[in-house]
Amino acid sequence: MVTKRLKGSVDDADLTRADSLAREIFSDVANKWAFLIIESLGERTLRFSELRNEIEGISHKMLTQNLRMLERNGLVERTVHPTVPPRVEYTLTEPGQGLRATVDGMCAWTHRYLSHIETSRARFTT
Amino acid sequence: MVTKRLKGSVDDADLTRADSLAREIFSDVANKWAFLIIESLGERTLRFSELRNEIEGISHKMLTQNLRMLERNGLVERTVHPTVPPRVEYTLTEPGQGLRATVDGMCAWTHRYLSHIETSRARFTT
DNA sequence: CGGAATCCTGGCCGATACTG
DNA sequence: CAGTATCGGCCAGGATTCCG
Repeated sequence: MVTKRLKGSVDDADLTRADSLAREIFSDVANKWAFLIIESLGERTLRFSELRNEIEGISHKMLTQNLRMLERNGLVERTVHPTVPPRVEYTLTEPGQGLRATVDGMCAWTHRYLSHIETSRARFTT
Repeated sequence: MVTKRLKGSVDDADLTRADSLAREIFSDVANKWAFLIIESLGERTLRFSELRNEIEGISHKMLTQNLRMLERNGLVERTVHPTVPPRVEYTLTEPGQGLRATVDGMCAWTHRYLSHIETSRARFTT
C-alpha cells in the first residue's frame, strides 16, 4: 500500500494523518482527466479553451472541476488576465512537473504495451 | 494528449483505432483502485483475501471488478489452485511490472510533495 | 471567455445473499 | 475462500443557462 512508503518519514503520532492525506491525494490525482490535463500542459502554458480543445471528449464541467482540484493541490497555477474578454492561463507548478514525469512514464508504457494489451483482450473471454 | 506520443508508431490508417484503444487503456488503468492493487502486488504473489486485507477500504466487489479488468488487459495473472477451499493467486505480468514502475513513481512523488500539497490546500479557499 | 449553478440521468459502488 | 447476481442509494458527470 501507499502508506508503507511513508513510514519513517514522519512522527509516529502523525502516521494516521499522513496516511489518510496520502490516500486522499491518490484518490484526487489518480484519475483519467487529471492525467490528461497534466500531460496536455507539459511545459506549456495553456488557456482554458485551449485545454478544452486539446483534450478530446472532456466536458466544460469536468475540465473546470479537475483544474480546481489540481490548483487546490498546488499542481497547477492559475493566472487571470483582467482583460475583456477574460483570459485565464494554466501552467504546471514544480510539483506538477514532478508528477508529469510519472504521467509521461505511463504514456510511454501505454505506447509500449499497446499490442500486448490488445491481444490479451482478444484472448479474454468471459 | 496521449495520442501525440503514438504518432509514427503505427500506420496512419490505424491512428484512430490505436488512438481510441490508448484512451480506453488510460481510462481503465488510471484509477485509484487499479493503482493500489498494482502497488500492493509489487513483486509478490497474493491471494484474493490477502489483497483485500492489504488494501484498506476496498470492497469485495471493487476488488473483483478491478482484478478482472487488470487480467483482461494482461497486467495480472490469475492462477486457480483446484483445492478445497479454493485458492486463487494474483501476480503481476511483465506489462504489469512495467506499469508498477510508474505507480511506484507516483508513490514516491506523493511522499515527496506531501507537505507542499498540504500547505497548498490550506491556502486554498473557495 | 471562463466559470458557476441547476437539473437530471446513467452507472458506480456497497450490502446482501447464494453457488462451488 | 472466491466469485456471481441482484437491488438500491448516491454521486459522477453531461447539458443547459446565466453571470462578470
